[in-house]
Amino acid sequence: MRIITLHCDYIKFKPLKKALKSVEDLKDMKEKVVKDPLVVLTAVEEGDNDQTIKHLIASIKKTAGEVKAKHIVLYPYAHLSSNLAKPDTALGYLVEAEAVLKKEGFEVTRAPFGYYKEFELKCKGHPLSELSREFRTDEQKGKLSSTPPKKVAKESGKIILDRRNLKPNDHRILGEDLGIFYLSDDIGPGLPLWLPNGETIRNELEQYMRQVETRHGYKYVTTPHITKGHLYEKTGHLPYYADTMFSPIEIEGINYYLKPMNCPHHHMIFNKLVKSYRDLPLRLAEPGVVYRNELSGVTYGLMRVRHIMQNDAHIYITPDQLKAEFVKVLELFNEVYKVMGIKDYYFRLSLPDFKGNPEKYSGDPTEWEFASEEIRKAMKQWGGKFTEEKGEAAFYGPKIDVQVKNANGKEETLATVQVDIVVPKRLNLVYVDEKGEKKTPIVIHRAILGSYERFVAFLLEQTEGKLPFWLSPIQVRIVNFTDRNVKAAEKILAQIRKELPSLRIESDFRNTTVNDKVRDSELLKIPYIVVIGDKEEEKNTLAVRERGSAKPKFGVSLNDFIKEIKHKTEQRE
RNA sequence: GCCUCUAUAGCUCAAUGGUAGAGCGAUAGUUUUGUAAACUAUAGGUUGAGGGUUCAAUUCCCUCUAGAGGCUCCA
Repeated sequence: MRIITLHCDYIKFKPLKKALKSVEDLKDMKEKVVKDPLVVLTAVEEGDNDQTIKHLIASIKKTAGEVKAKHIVLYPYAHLSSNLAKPDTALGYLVEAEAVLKKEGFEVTRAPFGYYKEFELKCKGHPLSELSREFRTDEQKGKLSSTPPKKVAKESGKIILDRRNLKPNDHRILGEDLGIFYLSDDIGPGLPLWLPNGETIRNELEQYMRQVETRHGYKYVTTPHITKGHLYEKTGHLPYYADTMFSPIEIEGINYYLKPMNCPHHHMIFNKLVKSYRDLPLRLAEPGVVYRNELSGVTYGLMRVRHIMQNDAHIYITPDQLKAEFVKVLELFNEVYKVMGIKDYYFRLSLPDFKGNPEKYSGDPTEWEFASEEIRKAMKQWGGKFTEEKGEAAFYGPKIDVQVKNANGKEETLATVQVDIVVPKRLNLVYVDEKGEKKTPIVIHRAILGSYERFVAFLLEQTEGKLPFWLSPIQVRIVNFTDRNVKAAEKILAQIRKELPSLRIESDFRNTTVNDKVRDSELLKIPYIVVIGDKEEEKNTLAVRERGSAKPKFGVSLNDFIKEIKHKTEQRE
């Protein structure tokens, strides 16, 4: 049931004509006037029951008491709902409500049900004079949350990759063949499941970033996935982001949203941690999970998803620190991308287009100019190549985007560094400067890897699945030559595991040819295949095949092999 | 989300308005192999879901779901 209560000076209404054939004829078609009423516009909905009426009466009593109204006008108003109860049911409940309210000592007028009526009222206009309420039974609440707007097939089909249109290095093909991720019809579009091999890669990347970022002075934090809606109203994100945010979840009468970005959370942490300019720069980092309602037509593989784990960080600085800190971020890009072996990318300086589309950007244009200029200077000091693009800035500031191409040659933004000159002010973020004055910090939002989803997708496509040793889900496979050699191979496996406990090594002792086992390992892009045969048993050595090489190295000593692996792990090769 | 296309075995693909096939993979047996595919046999399917037309639908039509390309948007 939905209602609107209006505390009025008066209401006049007059039935004109039946709206429903089934209602009884009215004896009295005269105009009625009620003075100082509490008018309750009501719409009885499908599924309303006695519980709903109890809520209705309690709510009317409360409001009437607060505004000191003695006369209640129950006015059927079907337009409040698109899911109305049947007329008989609705009328029955209204009559019941009328009777109960009369018993409670109110004067009650019930406007005729099922008639077109002319009406005129004058609302008093004080804060409590206009209220709307919605009463839902538990059952209706359940329906709201569990009934999707579209019918879902009873049994979900499987998801089929149409490989004919895909390049062999497309991450969706590699993702399936190498066991990286899986899209289940039962989970939903844009919501990939990371399989063990994929999670291994993602976690290696995360651990690496934690290590590097900690060395660069970042502090790691963790923030919740759902948050009260009013935070996004305060930050001003809501109007810009409403389309990409999922519908709110109601908890104890308050709307909570799945967070579409981590910034506001980090800003709250800033508030807790920062008092003085001496506390700056503050660099907060988080592998933060955000949820964005990407249109179903644009999600694909791991590139474009609705559950996004960002390699996120926010750097809080004074205006003086902007350029230097920006250069540091650019240097961090160099360091990380070198380790990843990424070469095919370019930086794009995304600036506002104040002439073409000024309403897209909020805040003070001179601050925009300052921020844009500082970034440009930072880019020049850093010395790398970049292009400039007007109209690509975020609503809160200019930014740098790292642009790459996917397997199809389509451009994607891999990572980003954004300067925020708007939101800190809105959220009243302050620090005290050298002169004891309160100042607003500037925030650099940055994601070096962008999101883990897209980064892994991109890495797979760039490397054709031949990931560097340290990122390979399976790093070494040990293969027996014949059944005779299983024991010796197991012994060597145990020795390697003892020396290198975190090495991802596994065995393939199937009863098939060496050629067959080598082929399978090569198809899985495993960096090292170690074969143990009679010769190896005799000489106590290994036959080591590096991924993709034409011939194995025979006679490698276990020690040398372990040394090589250790070196590669430490150097992240 | 919109426009176009697609959905057949775990994977890659055939076929048909009248009982659905192959290769690879899987399983079992044989084989004991020197660096990208040993041999034989067996199992595996309500042809994405729901509805319609028809004596009969996997095939024709509609709806839905998912995927692909494009648009738009984005990390």
